[in-house]
Amino acid sequence: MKHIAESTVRRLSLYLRFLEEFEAHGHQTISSGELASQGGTTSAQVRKDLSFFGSFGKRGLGYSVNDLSSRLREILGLGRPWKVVIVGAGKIGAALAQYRGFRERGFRIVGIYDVDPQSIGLALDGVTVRDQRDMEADLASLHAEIALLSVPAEVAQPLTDRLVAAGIGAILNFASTPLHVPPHVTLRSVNMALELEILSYALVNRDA
Amino acid sequence: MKHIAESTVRRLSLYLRFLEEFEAHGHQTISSGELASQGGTTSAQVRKDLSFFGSFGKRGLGYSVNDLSSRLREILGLGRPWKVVIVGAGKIGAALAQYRGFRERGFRIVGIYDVDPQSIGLALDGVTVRDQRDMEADLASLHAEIALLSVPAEVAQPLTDRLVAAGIGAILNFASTPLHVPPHVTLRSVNMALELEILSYALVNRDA
DNA sequence: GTTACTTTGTGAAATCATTCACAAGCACCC
DNA sequence: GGGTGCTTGTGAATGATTTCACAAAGTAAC
Ligand SMILES: NC(=O)c1ccc[n+]([C@@H]2O[C@H](COP(=O)([O-])OP(=O)(O)OC[C@H]3O[C@@H](n4cnc5c(N)ncnc54)[C@H](O)[C@@H]3O)[C@@H](O)[C@H]2O)c1
Ligand SMILES: NC(=O)c1ccc[n+]([C@@H]2O[C@H](COP(=O)([O-])OP(=O)(O)OC[C@H]3O[C@@H](n4cnc5c(N)ncnc54)[C@H](O)[C@@H]3O)[C@@H](O)[C@H]2O)c1
Repeated sequence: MKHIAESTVRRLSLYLRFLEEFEAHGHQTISSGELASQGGTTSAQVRKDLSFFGSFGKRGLGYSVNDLSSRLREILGLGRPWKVVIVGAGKIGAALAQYRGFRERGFRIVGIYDVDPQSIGLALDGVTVRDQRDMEADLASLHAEIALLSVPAEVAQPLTDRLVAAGIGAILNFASTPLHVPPHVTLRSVNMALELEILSYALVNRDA
Repeated sequence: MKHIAESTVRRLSLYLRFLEEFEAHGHQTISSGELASQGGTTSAQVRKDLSFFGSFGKRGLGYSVNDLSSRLREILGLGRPWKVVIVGAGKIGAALAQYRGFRERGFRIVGIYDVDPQSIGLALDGVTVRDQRDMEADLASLHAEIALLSVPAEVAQPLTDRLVAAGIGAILNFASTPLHVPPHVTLRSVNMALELEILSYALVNRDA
């Protein structure tokens, strides 16, 4: 299939969230315009985004909420549960481990690792923090696909290399340092300090 | 000035980080190519990004690390300290409150608010969690410019409205719900579940 | 001062993403 | 069953961003 822009995938993910809300409210169908207004985009954008994957609507009527949400789940790979490990059980790692939003979406935390003896042994939402030395062996048996990396910046790249060597498929990095991974591994970063700097820029250039 | 793309601002922020590392290593000058390789972009991109704001380099030599980093700080509005409040002292809010990376960049946490009596009174990194009912009065006296919103999704919009009414300039939203603000307020969202879904998509479509 | 070499700054070209605009399809009603 | 109204799906147009490519400007060496 043709390459899909990241912005499109991000919006699909948003559409799915709105569809689930609509589903909860008992609505059967939804138009591209309704979907658009929720997500702050346009109806043409919604239709274009969906058109990359097929034709899911009925002209004159809109989309079946149920059908479209299950198609989107399929497209996004949310049909199956994903196994996730957290590396670094510090403040942000602990918050992530206890975040219910991940589990609800089918992301199951199957392992948490740290070096600090103070953290090792702690149970976070039913998962016990283990020594980072056990990480490779666990990954070999668990076959986790995704890692959340929440360790200090200095050790982020070495740990990334270990995760890659252990066969991880994707990494979500929270450390404020850019990481390098081979092309078969998907990497994304959440950089909160950078988000604040973008806000700072906007505040300073408000009327420019 | 012409409108600057968000992607450009994001990269400027990254360049600044690399420049600071270079500075720490005692380097005097840096070329667009070196800056690019750190940030995973191209030298032409670096030069184009900078060219929107002026000519900061010397042909044949590159950029003065010191000059460029102070120019970038100025452009990004990092010359002054920013006053930040955190709304919601739960797991993620507490992690944010204790994160050193913000303070290092000039973002000073001047207030933390919650409803839960269990949280109110707690000191997080020297700042005491206060009752959310005090928020408006505090904002009027503190003049904080930025709010970090880390409350449950259900109350995110009402709290946003209160922050906007109290004169906040920018909001960084961590709740997984889209928020609406008037045009003079800058809003950005960090949506971690959505980031994971993008990874999920990538894993499923690896060889597509 | 001249030559050889490096790197910037920037129009022009290419690529990528969004918006427009409308024919085609379907529901509903009489 | 034909007409009316609504909404999709999609090429074409527009707009935005990135990449190219090169003249201009600087350094350094002799
Ligand atoms: N706290 C925040 O709000 C926040 C915000 C943005 C970014 N971050 C980034 O997230 C990362 C973690 O931040 P934090 O605030 O949770 O810090 P933290 O110090 O609370 O947690 C880091 C954890 O990593 C563990 N660790 C260190 N080396 C390790 C190793 N080799 N293997 C396994 N675990 C190891 C530490 O023992 C510690 O528990 C940092 O890179 C930080 O820049 C944090
Ligand atoms: N924990 C995570 O890793 C994580 C990840 C992504 C997104 N989020 C989002 O961040 C938000 C907070 O998550 P959390 O895990 O910290 O939850 P949490 O329940 O630990 O924290 C929420 C806090 O908000 C407070 N609160 C509720 N109503 C309030 C009000 N009206 N005024 C002030 N404070 C109020 C609660 O008392 C609580 O302390 C949620 O929207 C969640 O979806 C969390």
